[in-house]
Amino acid sequence: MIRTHDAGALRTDHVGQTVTLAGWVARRRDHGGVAFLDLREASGVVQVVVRDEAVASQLRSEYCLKVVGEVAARPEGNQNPNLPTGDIEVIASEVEVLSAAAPLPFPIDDHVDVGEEVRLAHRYLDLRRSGPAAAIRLRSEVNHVAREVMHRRGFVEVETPTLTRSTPEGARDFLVPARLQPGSWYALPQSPQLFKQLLMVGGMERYFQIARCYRDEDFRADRQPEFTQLDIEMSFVEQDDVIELTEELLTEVWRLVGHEIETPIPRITYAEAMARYGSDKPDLRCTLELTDCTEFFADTEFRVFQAPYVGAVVMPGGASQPRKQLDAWQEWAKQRGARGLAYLLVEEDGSLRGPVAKNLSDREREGIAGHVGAEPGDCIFFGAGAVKSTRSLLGAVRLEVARRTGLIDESAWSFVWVVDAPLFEPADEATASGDVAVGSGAWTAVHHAFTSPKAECLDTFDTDPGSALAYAYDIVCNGNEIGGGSIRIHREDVQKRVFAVMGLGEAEAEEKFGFLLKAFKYGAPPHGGIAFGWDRICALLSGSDSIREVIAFPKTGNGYDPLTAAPAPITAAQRKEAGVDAVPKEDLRQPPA
RNA sequence: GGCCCCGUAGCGCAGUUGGUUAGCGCGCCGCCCUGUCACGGCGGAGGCCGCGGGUUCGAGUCCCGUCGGGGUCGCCA
Repeated sequence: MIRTHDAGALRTDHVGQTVTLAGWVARRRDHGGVAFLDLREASGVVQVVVRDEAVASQLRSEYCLKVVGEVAARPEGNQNPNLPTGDIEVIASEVEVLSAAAPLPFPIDDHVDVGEEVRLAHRYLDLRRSGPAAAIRLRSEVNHVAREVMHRRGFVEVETPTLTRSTPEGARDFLVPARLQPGSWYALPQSPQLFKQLLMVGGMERYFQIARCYRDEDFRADRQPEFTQLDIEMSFVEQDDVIELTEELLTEVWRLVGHEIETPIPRITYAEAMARYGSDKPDLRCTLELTDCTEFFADTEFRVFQAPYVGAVVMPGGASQPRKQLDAWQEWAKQRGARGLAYLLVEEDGSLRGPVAKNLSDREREGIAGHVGAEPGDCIFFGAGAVKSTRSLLGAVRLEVARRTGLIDESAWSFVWVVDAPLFEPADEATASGDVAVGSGAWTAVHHAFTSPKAECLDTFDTDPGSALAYAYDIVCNGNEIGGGSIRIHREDVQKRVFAVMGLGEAEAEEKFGFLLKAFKYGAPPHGGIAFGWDRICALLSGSDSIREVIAFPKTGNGYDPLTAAPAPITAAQRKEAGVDAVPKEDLRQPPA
């Protein structure tokens, strides 16, 4: 090593020692005669004193230096209590410039805000800053802890292919041309789902992988075209076994940030989550709930409330909002595709104000505040319409109210399991864009096609698909779905019936999932698993708003990498060689039936 | 794909009802400074106001289009 000591580790114990350090010039304070350098490296920062003005005046920000010097106690009164190394300094006897630095595109300074675009274009400089560096290091710790837990519990870490077959799952595939078979293409896996099930058939029994996944969809703050899952699958388990393992894993991981998760983590059913919070990933840091008013307004004269579902959310203190603010709520709701947001303001004397008030009967006016639990001074927001969409609107209202009124404790961690998800949903809801349907039936799988119906639904799931529940579970943290999984179907007859509900004929199922179905013929063990959104978990732990902060080299919203400028055009020669334009004669390599 | 916000010096931003010379802070360059720690002082350089069109006597400012970034809804088994 070029250095003998880590700069950030130097303390008063080292006083008198001659040390060799290597790092970057974080800052230079040149007084002409004596100059102070903050030398920064992975372990931290230490102040270097350079008394040779000829040397000091040549140094610039982010020069990479080797410094030989003696550790000295700082003169009385010159200690810096803000620095772990603030009691000492290194008196330089020799300064060697290992590498000069051009003027920087942005300051490496924690006090300065820098736009994300320029940060990502120079991510190698961004990572020198303490915040981004800490996020990436934390992620490494999270990986380490997870691997420890998994190994302790007897799991086998297995890598699965990233060049694989396109299977009709939910999202669009990224495709890779196969040079040796012009016109044929690999797909990058959207998840290792099918492989991990094959590993169960292969007797691995306990599999995990920190797996890169690829989905060619439009991006969001919490999405990247390539992202990471902690992927787990276990044989001979039931739902509770997966939940128990998850709770141990999350407990250990959250200890990294000094938080002790209370286990068992509470569970609510999907139906209850939707009814009470209008979301399948409720943020329970906020205690506000939706109130079902459908019965209350069953005989209402008010046209708007003559709907399959009427619900309400109370905004504490909301009655004092100015008219402009209330209008803004209408705009807010319209942006979410609602027609508007009905509201009532509860006056201090208990009377009701607002456009809805005059449309209500005396009985309704007298009872509504009590029914929804509103106090004088509160605002009651109403949604009316189809059950699912209205609840989800009110769920969004609930969160927005919580945000605006400070009802969310940002320092809190709230975990909840959402269990008993429906097995199917109507296909028209799932396939609004029309290009992702698996099968052609009226129903499609909520989780995926291999999710097992609950035992009590085994007889009826194909006669009454709408009410069938699945052994599917999501773990939710602060309103984020951070993981989800299911117990899989291992019985051929059940699998066939599920495919039938989805309108997937035998031949079609064979074509799409033939290799998996074939494997299941050879004594497939009962199995189930879970996958965690690893980027999101790391973002939560590091306090980042975006998963981009915990990805070393993330892409922007259009899937563009501002550092390498990928994706990029290819040459005509590459195009020809890759066989991009080749027409496949026929797919000769169908997986054997 | 829809909607919203943003784009002015290397970085972060200001720029009035459209008005002639586009500013501020940081950084950068030069000089000075022997105890600073987001050091300080003096001086200087640095702009196709994202791009293209239009309105106007005149556009950073208004209009249309386009590109880029962010957010949000759709989508994401």
